[in-house]
Amino acid sequence: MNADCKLCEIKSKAASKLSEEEIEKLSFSCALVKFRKGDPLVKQGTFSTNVAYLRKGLAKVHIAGPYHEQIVRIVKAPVYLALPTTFGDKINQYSVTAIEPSEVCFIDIDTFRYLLKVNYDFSYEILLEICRNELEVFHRCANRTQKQMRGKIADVLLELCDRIYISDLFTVPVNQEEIGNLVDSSRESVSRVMTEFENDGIIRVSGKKIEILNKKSLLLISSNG
Amino acid sequence: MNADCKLCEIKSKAASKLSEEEIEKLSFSCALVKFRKGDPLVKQGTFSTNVAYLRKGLAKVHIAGPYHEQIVRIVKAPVYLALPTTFGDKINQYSVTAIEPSEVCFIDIDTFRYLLKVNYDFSYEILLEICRNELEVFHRCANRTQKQMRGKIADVLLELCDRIYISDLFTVPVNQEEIGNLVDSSRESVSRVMTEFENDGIIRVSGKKIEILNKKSLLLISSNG
DNA sequence: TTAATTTTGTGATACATGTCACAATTAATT
DNA sequence: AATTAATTGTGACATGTATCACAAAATTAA
Repeated sequence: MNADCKLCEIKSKAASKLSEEEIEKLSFSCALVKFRKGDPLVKQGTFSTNVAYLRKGLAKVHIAGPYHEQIVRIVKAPVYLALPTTFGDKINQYSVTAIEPSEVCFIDIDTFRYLLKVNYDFSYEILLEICRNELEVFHRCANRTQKQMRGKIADVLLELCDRIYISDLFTVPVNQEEIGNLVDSSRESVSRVMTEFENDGIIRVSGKKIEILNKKSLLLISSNG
Repeated sequence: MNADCKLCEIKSKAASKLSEEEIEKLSFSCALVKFRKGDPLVKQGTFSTNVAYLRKGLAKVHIAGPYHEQIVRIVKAPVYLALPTTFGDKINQYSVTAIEPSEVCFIDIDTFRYLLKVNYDFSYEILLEICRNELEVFHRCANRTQKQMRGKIADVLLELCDRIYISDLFTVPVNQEEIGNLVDSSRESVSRVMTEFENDGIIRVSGKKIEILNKKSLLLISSNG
């Protein structure tokens, strides 16, 4: 299915810099695909021939580490996926998997390159997006290695609350094993910390639904533990 | 001191795409500064007004984590430093410090932007460099969190041997505390693993000089431990 | 609804690595 | 050369978290 980018209301900040003519070009080489939870959007180790733009939905970026799977981060639309590998290695260096129903625009890489070439504002925005990502990975990595369980879980909860769902009440889109992969710990430890938080009245849990009851405590735990 | 980029023999791959006229422009807004070991090249938290290009030398990229200092990686000239923060946040998100005598070209950011704008090949090379860095951080982070001490130290030794000095005999440019920061562990643990390696005849140590005696063992330890 | 599968909770135990303490070296400075 | 400072080596001990094992829930499939 070809997308009609001109009418698209979820254009990236970069794409909004394109002229009408350029948008037209984009439309021709852009395919919109819908995915269900669990579907792979980008697969580590495969050849990357398209730029992927997550238009709607939620996805996890993960990488096969030397031992276990590591979830690098959870990304929320709208965002470009796997730009660095698309340009760099050609072979995808990590995977992206939908964790909620999602829509991805696959853009032909040659068209994308053409747009980078002819429109500086576009390419500069792309550059900025890549830079921002890199910085985020830096900080995320420092956090991941220095904090301990309670602090890391607090971070995850705060992120889901503040950045992903923008609400104190939400349904966790991954299971505890995956949270473990996200914070580099075992499933069991995640479970233990969660019950601890619940007993302390910091969160209310019912199934996958979580309500943040005491955000202040979480912030404290995040920075002290 | 102004640099004469035209005659410079250590141009970046990106800069080699510039026309003679563009190189001239670069020359005008490029200052070459020499540093000694220990000198800060880029300082986290300060305002970034220049693109920094490490022309000669060796430096550590480090970031103040929530608890301790974390050395993200060791970079070897020629390489651009801190590109993502220069474009992104304006405020440097990490520090870079010389660990050997180094030379840095500070390039005015407006000139750099101008070059990005007028020369697509140049900007594409810069884009590629940023992408490569991001991917490296990904892998590095996965390694850092999943392997244990012996494996991580083996990695550091192999990296110094294969990527930095390209020789089995070299002088470690940092102390054990810093190696600890590089692999997320304590100084004492680094020391213990090093003596263990020495006792096992894998390396020979005399002061800061290290000779790799059994690279095969190191590779094995790197992937299994 | 029942059966099968996945996810979660929790105790017992093991272990890698951090921390503290202090001695031994090595390097830098006067 | 003599002092001072920085770095390294090593033991004893504490501790956070992984791992194993299994039961309880919850979800999905038949």
